[in-house]
Amino acid sequence: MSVEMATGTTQATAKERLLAAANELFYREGVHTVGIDRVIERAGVAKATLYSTFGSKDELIAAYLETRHNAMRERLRRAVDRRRSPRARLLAAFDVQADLAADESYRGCAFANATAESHGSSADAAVASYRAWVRGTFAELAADAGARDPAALARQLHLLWDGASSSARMDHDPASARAAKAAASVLLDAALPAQPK
Amino acid sequence: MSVEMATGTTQATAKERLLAAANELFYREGVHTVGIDRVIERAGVAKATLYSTFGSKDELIAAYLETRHNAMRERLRRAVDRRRSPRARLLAAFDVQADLAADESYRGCAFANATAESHGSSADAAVASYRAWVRGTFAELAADAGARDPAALARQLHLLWDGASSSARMDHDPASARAAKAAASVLLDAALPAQPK
DNA sequence: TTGCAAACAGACAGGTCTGTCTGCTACGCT
DNA sequence: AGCGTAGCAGACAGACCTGTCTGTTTGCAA
Repeated sequence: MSVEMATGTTQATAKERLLAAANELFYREGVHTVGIDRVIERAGVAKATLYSTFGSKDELIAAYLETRHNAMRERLRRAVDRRRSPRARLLAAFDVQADLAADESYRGCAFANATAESHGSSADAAVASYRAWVRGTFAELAADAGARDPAALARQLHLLWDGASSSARMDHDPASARAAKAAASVLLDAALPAQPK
Repeated sequence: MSVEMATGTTQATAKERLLAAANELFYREGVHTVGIDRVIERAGVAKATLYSTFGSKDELIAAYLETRHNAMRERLRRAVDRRRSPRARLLAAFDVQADLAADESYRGCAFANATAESHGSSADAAVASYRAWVRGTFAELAADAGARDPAALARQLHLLWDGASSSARMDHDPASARAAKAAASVLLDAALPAQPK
């Protein structure tokens, strides 16, 4: 059974349709605000099917976050691969964010929103895993770029990453991501050994 | 009728007790998760009193956010006043955040959490007002410090401010605020005219 | 003392939420 | 052909939520 998202075919399984519906509704309106009935109606799936597939709403939320994690990993990986210089690869994440924030349907970080809504659910593991991946990715790229303290630089870039999504959501201003890239660039100037830009 | 928070006296009015209860419960568990019944039970107030005082839960939430706005304004004002150099005054906000995040009851930015939970409520005005105040305060302090582009610097510091609260909440790590201050310091080095530290 | 306003206690209505359960349908495999 | 599994449709239970309404109590002031 494939867990991949529906790729436009009408032959998507119930699980795929549920995840697609959850992705749209949960992200747009919040995991707490959207009820099960809305999800199954949009997915065209019976309620019993949802519960036999996922067990509970909580686990559907966790699965929704996992699909977003995978999508973001894929997206960032492609953006990084497209760039050659270590410095540009470090900044690629902010270009991705700028792309996402440019869309008017952007609602910030799905993980930040989910944890703000639900307290101590099974989504916590998905959130921790996602954040560890973001941090680790920044740290790897920082090490590749020859940063003196890759962990410290990764932490600072992660702060800007979080701030950009939060700020873009609350201010409805896609320019936040560009400002974050500019700030990140300044941090790189200070943290990387001198080299031609 | 005073809108100030209860100052330890047992003679607090119903409105004050409601705001104190809302402040504790809404911040700790979320404005959507906590029901009216919990608030009035904790405040020791009748339900009818809440509705005659605030009109609706939505307006109680807005009032709760306003009290937090006032508390933060007071707190930041004191921290800024305690410092002399323009540079230290610009960084004072991050010291305040570090103080707050050190407490284990810290749950991040109340405004970010509230907007993640409730969609298009009357809280939006309170959030917009708060964010404009934060941005404006950074911009003033940046101008006082002689920044070449105070608005741009304020935007970058605001990003770090948002990132620190979001990150500290999700990672349960108070060190985020210290890292934010370190990053802010680097940004100041680049944005302020050279001067002795 | 009488009157009034504020606040308390709690029942109630109407709606929504998650999760379970009972039938029914339809397709694939043997 | 027949069987089994996956899935659809929808009723239902039990809990919780907001907001209203009816009384009762308390304290102050004239």
